[in-house]
Amino acid sequence: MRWSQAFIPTLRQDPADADAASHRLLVRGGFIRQLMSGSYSLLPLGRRVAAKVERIIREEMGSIGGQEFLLPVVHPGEVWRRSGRWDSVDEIMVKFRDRRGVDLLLAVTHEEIFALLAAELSSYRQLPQLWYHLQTKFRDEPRPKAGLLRVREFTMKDSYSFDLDAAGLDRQFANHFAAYTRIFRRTGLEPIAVQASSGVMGGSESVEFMVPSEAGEDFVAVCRGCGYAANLERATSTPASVEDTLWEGPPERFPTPGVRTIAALEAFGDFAAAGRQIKTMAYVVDGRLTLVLLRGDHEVVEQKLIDGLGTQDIRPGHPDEIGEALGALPGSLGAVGVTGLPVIADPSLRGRGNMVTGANRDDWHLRGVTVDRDIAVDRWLDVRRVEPGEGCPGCGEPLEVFKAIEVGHIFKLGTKYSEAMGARVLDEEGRERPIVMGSYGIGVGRQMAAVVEAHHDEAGIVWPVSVAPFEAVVTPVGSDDATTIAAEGIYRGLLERGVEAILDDREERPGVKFADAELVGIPYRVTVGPRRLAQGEVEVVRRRGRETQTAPPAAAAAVVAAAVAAER
RNA sequence: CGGGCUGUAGCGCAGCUUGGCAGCGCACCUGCUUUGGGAGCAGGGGGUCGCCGGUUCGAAUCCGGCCAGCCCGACCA
Repeated sequence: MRWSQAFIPTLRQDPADADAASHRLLVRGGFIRQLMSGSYSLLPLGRRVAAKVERIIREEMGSIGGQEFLLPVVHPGEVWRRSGRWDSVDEIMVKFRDRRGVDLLLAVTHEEIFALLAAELSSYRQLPQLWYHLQTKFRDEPRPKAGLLRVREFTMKDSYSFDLDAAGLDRQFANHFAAYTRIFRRTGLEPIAVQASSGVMGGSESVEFMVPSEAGEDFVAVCRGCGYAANLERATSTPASVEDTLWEGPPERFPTPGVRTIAALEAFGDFAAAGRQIKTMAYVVDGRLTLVLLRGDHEVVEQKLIDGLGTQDIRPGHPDEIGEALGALPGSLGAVGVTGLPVIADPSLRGRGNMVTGANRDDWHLRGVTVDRDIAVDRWLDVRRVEPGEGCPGCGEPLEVFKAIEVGHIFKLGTKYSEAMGARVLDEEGRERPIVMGSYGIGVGRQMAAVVEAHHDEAGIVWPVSVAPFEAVVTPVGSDDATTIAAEGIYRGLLERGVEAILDDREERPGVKFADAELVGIPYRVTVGPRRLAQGEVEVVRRRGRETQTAPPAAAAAVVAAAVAAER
């Protein structure tokens, strides 16, 4: 490829709407352009990177027995009605009708259709199967952001495993874990595997691959001691305990005019320290007002409520419905004496005494509350957000909490979709059994962005050779015949050696060419200039670290080819 | 959905308060010079000022409505 004829629209300035490093650099480097919120066109450079990521994914899926499919991106609504997801994933799904008035949708994922195809399996002898494809998904996310990190339209590698039993699923799950680890390592990422919430998909084991990054959207808790790692949506810990002072007798009401927050209540004295308050939150769960209690200095994780209660239908209560049920507004709520409403309490409240909570009367609170005696807890459920420094549930060491990008997710589906779609086989004894499924996803674009987040510097992207749009650039500086001939020769030599090379034959000043090569992030650059050429040398510069070596023009291609081969 | 902000040339922005020829830098085209880290000089092309409506002799500017995008939160397979 000759740079002068390539469409590589680099920008000198950062785009105004880009914040994350990957967003900024992928736009500036001419890899992507935004079409609308959450939708990006891949330009030639971006497509080349994506193709390399996809090739690595295909190789590793092949290594664990994956067979590649390509399923449609427009599905009939009827199929999604059979799984129940026509309604349950309503919000992010784009639905429309064809000319005959048939309900259609843009695929947000492909469990249903793969399961439908799996209905053609009929014998345990045909199992296990591992099917996958790389296909567009469209999810009408409420808030796309950060370039390719969170988009509405994206390419995903999703694979689905089909087994007779849980043991088979375990093997496929382990195979995916290993394959994903190799995929990420080959693309220059070092993710941490964390326990995750299964979300609405259902299923038991769920592991996310997380790359630590400030641009991430998830928080994970990790223990350096024993290796415990979990998404904050699921992580547990042992919080610092609070010493209760003695209080005899029943709870006592005391006036707290204008007090609506934990912080304001703390001003009343040590007995009302945040850790000695009971925070009372009112949620509407499956249409029913439900109280959720935590320690005053703890935060609720709604995903834990969703997982623990087994429903997705959860929202904070509106002030009017709360007032009607409890006689007070948020800020003065409490569960003492409440009957008729489900009360869920975090285990950190177990056995606590002499606590402070709302009196269900505006401007009044209660003190001297003994949880076990005064509150009718229907269910103890860990709903508390883990905070940095709290004890690891495994070994007690302090937990670290950091932001991360979810680059992959694997989980065990079970039989939900096989049952809905009639994917059953006969086992050895001739009994009909639903196929046990697993589901495994990697976002191609998000992985590209994650690589950039992990590999860039002030000048631009520093692609690992494995996914770089080009492996080497030949940069002639000067337009004299000797320079041009030498540069062309090295360029041809690279191509002959199988190196993906681009010749920067533009009539630009050296500074422009160097800056573009570094912005775009090409791992190796051969600089050919009259000055060094007169001494019988050209320069080979490695993008990472800008390490420079010299070589005779005749040897340069071989030097680069060897270096590139070592890093592929 | 709540809060904040922004829409003016391909990109980055000024102009808007106080209505009166639509500007600047980069990029682009032509010529000359220059050539190892984003060149200089000269000339030139490029605009539904997000859209619709209103006020006004006159609207990028004032008023109303709408649309789009970004950030924080909520939400998120």
